[in-house]
Amino acid sequence: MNSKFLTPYNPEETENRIYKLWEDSGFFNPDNLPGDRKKAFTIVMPPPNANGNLHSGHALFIALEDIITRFKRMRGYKALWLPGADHAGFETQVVFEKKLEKEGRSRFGMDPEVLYQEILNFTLKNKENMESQVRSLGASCDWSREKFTLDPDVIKKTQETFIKMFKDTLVYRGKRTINWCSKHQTSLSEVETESVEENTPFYYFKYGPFEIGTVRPETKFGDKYVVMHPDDKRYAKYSHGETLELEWINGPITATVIKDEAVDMNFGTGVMTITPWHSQIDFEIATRHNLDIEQIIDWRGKLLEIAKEFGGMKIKDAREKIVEKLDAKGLLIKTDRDYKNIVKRCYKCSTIIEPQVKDQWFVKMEPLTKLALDAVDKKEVRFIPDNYEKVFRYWMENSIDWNISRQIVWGIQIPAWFRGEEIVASIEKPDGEGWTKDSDTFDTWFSSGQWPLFMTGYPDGDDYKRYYPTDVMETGHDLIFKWVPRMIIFGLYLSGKSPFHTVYLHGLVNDAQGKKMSKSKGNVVDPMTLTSKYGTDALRMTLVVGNTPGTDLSLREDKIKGYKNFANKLWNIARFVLSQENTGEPDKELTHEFEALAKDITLDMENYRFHIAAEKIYAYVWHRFADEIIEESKPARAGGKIPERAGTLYYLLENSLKLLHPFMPFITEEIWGELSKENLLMIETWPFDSAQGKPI
RNA sequence: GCGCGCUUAGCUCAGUUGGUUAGAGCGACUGUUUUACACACAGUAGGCCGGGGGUCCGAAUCCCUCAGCGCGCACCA
Repeated sequence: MNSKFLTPYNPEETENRIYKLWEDSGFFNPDNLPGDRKKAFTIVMPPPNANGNLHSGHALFIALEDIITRFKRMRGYKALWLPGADHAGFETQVVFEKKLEKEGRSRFGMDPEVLYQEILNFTLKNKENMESQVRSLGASCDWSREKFTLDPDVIKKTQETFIKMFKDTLVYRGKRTINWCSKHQTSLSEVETESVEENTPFYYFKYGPFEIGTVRPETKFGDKYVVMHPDDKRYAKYSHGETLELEWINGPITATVIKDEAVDMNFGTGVMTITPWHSQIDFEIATRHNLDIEQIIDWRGKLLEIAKEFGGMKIKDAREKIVEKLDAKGLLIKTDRDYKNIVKRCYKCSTIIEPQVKDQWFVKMEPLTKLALDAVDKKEVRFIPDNYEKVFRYWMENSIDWNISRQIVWGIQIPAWFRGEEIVASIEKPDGEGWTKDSDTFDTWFSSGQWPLFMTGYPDGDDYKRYYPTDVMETGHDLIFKWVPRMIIFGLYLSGKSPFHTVYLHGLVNDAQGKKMSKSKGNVVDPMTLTSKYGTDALRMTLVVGNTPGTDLSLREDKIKGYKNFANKLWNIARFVLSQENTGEPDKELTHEFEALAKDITLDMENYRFHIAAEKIYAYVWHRFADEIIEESKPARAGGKIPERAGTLYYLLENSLKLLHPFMPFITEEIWGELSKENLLMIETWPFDSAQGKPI
């Protein structure tokens, strides 16, 4: 017996060595796996952002996806887990801008190409760091197939999809209301904003004969339309199109009465003025009635010339002063300070989103969401846990056209050209003179949405034929809107097939108190610290046992400690068994008992109940195998059965290692190596074959 | 406002399709230096399964309702 068994299990010493053994074996690549493997099983890894360290959420998904992959590999599938790295467009640009800020620099004014190159260098460096962390978590993914979301073929294919969609009239250029972040100087999609309820003063002003209410007096300079519901009896004497002279912020103006059903008669006074450039609903009303649309606030969030003396002021500073002026003019009627409204903010910097009207590219969602809903109806895609199907449907049924243009350099360029009113979608410059290239880049989710296709070499790669559609998409439930729907849509649109049949959604990893981890709260736990302290196997068990899909997890250090102890328990079981000579046939009763367990666990695994499977094998190994079977076998005990039991103990150890391997790959492989086996444990045969309904 | 989820032992959580005395880990308590392991072992205590109502032979599990907590979505100016 190896002398290393005389000391407690040492994960740090073991893990790198074992990982290298696996990687050098080539078996992460299913094409190298032994035996006649007919069926493929494929998982696409959600590519971690290459802009920093892995967090606990990454550790969780790597554990889960590795468990699935290792299980399927042992079950005889061509198991393929496709790793990637995400350039993470806007997110990385935000991280990089913070870095620039610290260095006293700013992206504004920088040459776009220089800026791009700098972010690229930054990202590639972080990519290596990220990859080494994924390895240290034991991921048995096929690195030979790794992709980066800015690989040349990914860029090209993304642009080709855009061109195809342009031809199919599924993308269009439109002047519409968009979410504008005045700090980051870019538009954002709905999922990149967050709405928070806030207490904002609600002002009532005298507007000619009317009383209007608003939370945004600073937008009111250009307001020359007063809108009410056509059925509102209070205002029946005013007719649509009628004009009125009235005194407003900067002097007398002419206002026009507009009747529109969008107005809620029961809210406020039932009358409002509109600012079409800076409000979605106002823009819609203005469009319906063909009204003037004028910009009041500039792209930096400051008031324009139209505000006269307030021009150049920031919204925050201007608001109160404008109210003061209106009050001085006797136009302020009252202020409701208890009013609560919803304020949209940039999800990265919390800057209040300023709705602006801008020419942008949009994806027409309705025909595409229909494809996705059909696929769900036909059960071509299912969700675990299944209540997410409802959430998914809700989003699909209510999604509005998707703004895919971003005014940042860090991303894939939109292949579009403009000349006057002409618009051409093309990677190359169109023939003729006077073309201007679109300077915008794609929303990251536009390319990430095609990730399962790109990872398998769509449209004509070998892997596309062999491994697409993939099987499971395992990701966080926070991506149910951002990512999952886009992948299903693009998969159906481009390949005619859903990119996967199962969506497994894991919960968030929170701190020990169940609070969300965040840098500002200072409660972030670095998974790398935990693995070096307790071992990767212990961390993986902690993240998996008792953690039901879709439910958030409180990461507690005492739990990890418990599984570190378990690793050591297993270590000592091995030590004990290895100290015996392997003689005698396995005991019939005990092997049957084990087979029943293996069957049970196999069913749990196949039905994605990893939280139960892990707990069962844990309980068996410790409390049945060690506490009872081994104890009873000891010669010192009355009726101790060594050495007749030795064969049984070897049988149970070997097969327990197999069942445990997906969960605790390092220590099981390490012990396996001491059993003088020909193969690596990672390619051993799983000890139960559910297809044949019997142990093998 | 709409939707989803949660509420089970001191703490963190399991409990697959309703079926015998409700489970785990940690913690607490009492013992044990028994040569695989003190990162251990043997054992003990602790729960009207959030409240109320219903269906059923039978409910932690299904239905209704109330309360508290968490999360998501939301163009009422």
